[in-house]
Amino acid sequence: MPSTRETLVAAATELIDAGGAEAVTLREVGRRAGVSHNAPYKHFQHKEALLAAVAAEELNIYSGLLTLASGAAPALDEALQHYVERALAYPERFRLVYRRWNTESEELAQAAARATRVLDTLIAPAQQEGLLPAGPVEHQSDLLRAVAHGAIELTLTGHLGKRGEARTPDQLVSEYLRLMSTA
Amino acid sequence: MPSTRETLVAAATELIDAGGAEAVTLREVGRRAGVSHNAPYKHFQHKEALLAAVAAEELNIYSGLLTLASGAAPALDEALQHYVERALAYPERFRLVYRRWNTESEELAQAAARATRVLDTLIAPAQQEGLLPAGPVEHQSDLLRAVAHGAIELTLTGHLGKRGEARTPDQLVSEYLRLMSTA
DNA sequence: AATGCATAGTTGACACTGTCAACCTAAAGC
DNA sequence: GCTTTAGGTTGACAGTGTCAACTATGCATT
Repeated sequence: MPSTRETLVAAATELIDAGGAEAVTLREVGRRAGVSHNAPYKHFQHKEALLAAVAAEELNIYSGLLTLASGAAPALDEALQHYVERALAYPERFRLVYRRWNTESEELAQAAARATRVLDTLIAPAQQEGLLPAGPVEHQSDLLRAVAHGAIELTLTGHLGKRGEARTPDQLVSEYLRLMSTA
Repeated sequence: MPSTRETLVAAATELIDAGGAEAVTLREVGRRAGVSHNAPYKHFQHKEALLAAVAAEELNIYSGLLTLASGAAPALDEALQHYVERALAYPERFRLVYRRWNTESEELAQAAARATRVLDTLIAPAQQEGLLPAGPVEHQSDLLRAVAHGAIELTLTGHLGKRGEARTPDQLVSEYLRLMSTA
């Protein structure tokens, strides 16, 4: 039997998937969890804190996807494909994760730090193989994140491919890696 | 003397700059424009339409910045720097522009098409000079937009540079161009 | 000149929201 | 056995987007 807190998070996640974070109302969350409209306040300081819990959960899934493939060496492109795939499968969660968070949630901060760390560890092996240019890991990591994030975000918001055939985020990431590779 | 419509757009823009699109309330917009809380409905079908007007205006400024530098050939990096600069100067407008727009605003659609077109025309000359790889213009254009957008968005949301010294979006764009250049 | 009509404005209401305060209850700790 | 506290409740409050109804002003057509 899940705790009430877990039920609340699950209900919020459902609502997010269905209609985005804006569609989440504490009253509906309570309703779906079978509690009153004010019960969420016994588990979360405010609405943002509930959303942060959902975001942290999703962010940890991202980390999991990136570590999963990290046994072999050519794991970078594979890992990124998994990441992009997940983002497209749950677009509203993705947008939630990369919100600007004013609320300082320890849970969320740790999840973000972990994801960054995991991605960073994929960079050096890729450089060794000539898949990425040499240089500071942080530089390659940031560039990679920018490309992937931009491609996903522009796609999700409908700002890419207004010009006929739309390229998908994973195609863009692949092309980026191909252009960067010297191997 | 500005029309009431213009005054409403100006008031909305102020509110956006101050606290983001979420901080815009039709009542406050009306108050600042010196009209009643329902007057905006005489000029815009709903709140989103008002926001779309602000977004279209900003998007046209982007187009202007990109065309401004387009006399000379090495204009691409310069144009992008101007774009990034503008985005950082008015971050909330940037985030508004790249929202997911359900509302089909003709004004906004045209502004977006124009901006895309303008950027596209900068690509071919850059390829000629070896600043960008050869290949379809749309591919290079989309990649470039992804990098710039991702870098800006991640910076504005605070998801970049949690790891010590933060790289700025214009540094990332410069580095991207440097790595892509064969000249 | 009189009439009709669209435009731009008003006020008032409605359902819904996040949040606060007060109250209740059962279990755990001393 | 008493007290504290975690988890739940109900009720209120101000603020929101939006709808409906009403009003006034200017313009065009007869």
